[in-house]
Amino acid sequence: MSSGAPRSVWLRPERPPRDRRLSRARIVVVAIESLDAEGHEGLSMRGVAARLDVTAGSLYWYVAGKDELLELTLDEVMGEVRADLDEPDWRLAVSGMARSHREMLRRHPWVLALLGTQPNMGPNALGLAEAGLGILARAGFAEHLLDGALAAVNDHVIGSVVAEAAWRSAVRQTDSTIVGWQEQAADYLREIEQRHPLLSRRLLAAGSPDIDEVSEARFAFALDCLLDGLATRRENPPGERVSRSRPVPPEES
Amino acid sequence: MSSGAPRSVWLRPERPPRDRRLSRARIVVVAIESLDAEGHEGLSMRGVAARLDVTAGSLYWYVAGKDELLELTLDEVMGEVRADLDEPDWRLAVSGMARSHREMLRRHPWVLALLGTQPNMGPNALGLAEAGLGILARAGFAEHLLDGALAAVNDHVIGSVVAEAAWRSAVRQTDSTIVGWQEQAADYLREIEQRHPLLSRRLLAAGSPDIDEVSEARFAFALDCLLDGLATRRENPPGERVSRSRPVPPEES
DNA sequence: ACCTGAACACCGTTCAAGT
DNA sequence: ACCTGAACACCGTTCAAGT
Repeated sequence: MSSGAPRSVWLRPERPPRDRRLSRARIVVVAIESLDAEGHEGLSMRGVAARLDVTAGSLYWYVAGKDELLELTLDEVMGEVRADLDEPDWRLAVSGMARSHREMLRRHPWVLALLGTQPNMGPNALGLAEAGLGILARAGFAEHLLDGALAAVNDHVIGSVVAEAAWRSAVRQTDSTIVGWQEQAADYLREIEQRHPLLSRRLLAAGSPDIDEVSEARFAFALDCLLDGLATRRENPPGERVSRSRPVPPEES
Repeated sequence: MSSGAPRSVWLRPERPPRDRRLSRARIVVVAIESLDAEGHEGLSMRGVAARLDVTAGSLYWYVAGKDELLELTLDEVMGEVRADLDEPDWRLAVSGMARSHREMLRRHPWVLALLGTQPNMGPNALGLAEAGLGILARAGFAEHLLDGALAAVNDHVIGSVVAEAAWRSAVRQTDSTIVGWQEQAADYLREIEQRHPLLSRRLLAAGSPDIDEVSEARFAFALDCLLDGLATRRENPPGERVSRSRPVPPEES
């Protein structure tokens, strides 16, 4: 009776469901968690694999490579952007979409480094584009202006968040290095004051520059300018009662 | 006479100037060459060193690390942007600066991946900001609107080039993979056509989409909208004869 | 079908050692 | 002062081998 007797089932740990250890969806979720936590430079296939208790090679069964994984994460976060097609006030509808887009980019700053590099034709990106075009069509823009108007709004969102992120990383860097470099920093600031009077005057006028606040104000200011410019290019009379009128279907060309 | 006699000086190759093999400036120039040729992912310290006939460790005598090198390249290309402070028509002055900025980014697409990540407080960046503020001040904008107006223009430039680069990399990818995937691509396009009517209608309307042309048109359209919106927020009367009037000095607050 | 483990070629960075 | 050469820890990716 030394051995051989089948041990009780309950003592033998159930082995993991076998099929469900990994999936493309789980990999993407974990990759986004890692990107949010460690930034764009901090993402590694090995790191993602470790978070999933798996070796790096396994990921390549579900994903062609790191670039494809990044492409998937990009479209995944694009799915977080909301657009309200039922908002009757077209300026509210457009700026609502823009704000949601901006907030997504601020939640996931690593997306900025991907935007110019990675192609972006995933289902969520296409859906968002369709929604944006729909809002503008209902707003009364001519068909041939739809893409241009949407691009104008999207470009402003992206550009503004890029500027905000750059500013943030600039102060992060100066704050960390300024300790031992007070002398050099002082010289640098003196030089700026002399050779860049307007710039330094604006910097001083800002007082305690709360990045969140200033960025928000700039975003709203430029968006208002842009929407004013777009409004004059609509086909519908600007005096119309938007909230009462029925939605205007886009004309067939 | 086997040996020992001092060989002629002329046979002994002059050893390299000893001090001048490397310099921060040379490293930056070579790094930009490499970035232009191989893109952002293609840059490596070892590669830059090899182009300079030097081992990788040598670079660290002149530069703290890869991040600092990228920061230097960023400001270097910022020096390529022109701004004409003497242009009397403020819209021409602003759009001229914006166009020069845009062309720089199109020449060096790798900058886009840096913009949100790397801080940007180099002398060229500061000088350009000062010039932009100067143009807007002469244009008659109130002091407290200067940064917002400049940011609005810059953000549009950056956002538009990001979108253009993303589009370009999307077609590059589809063109290379579409060969064996005609079936899948067809399915995907059919799906788009059904679920994204506006989008597919706009894609078809574009016909042969020359990216250069469309991007240029979109850039100009949005810039015009933005400048219209900014124009109504100037303090000077819009009916003024800009080309004849003397420049208006910015008011002291 | 799915995952491991080891290997390959390549990184950024450090640092003693040379000149 | 400036550069080398070797080392360290870390990558993305591949692939035979296991189950």
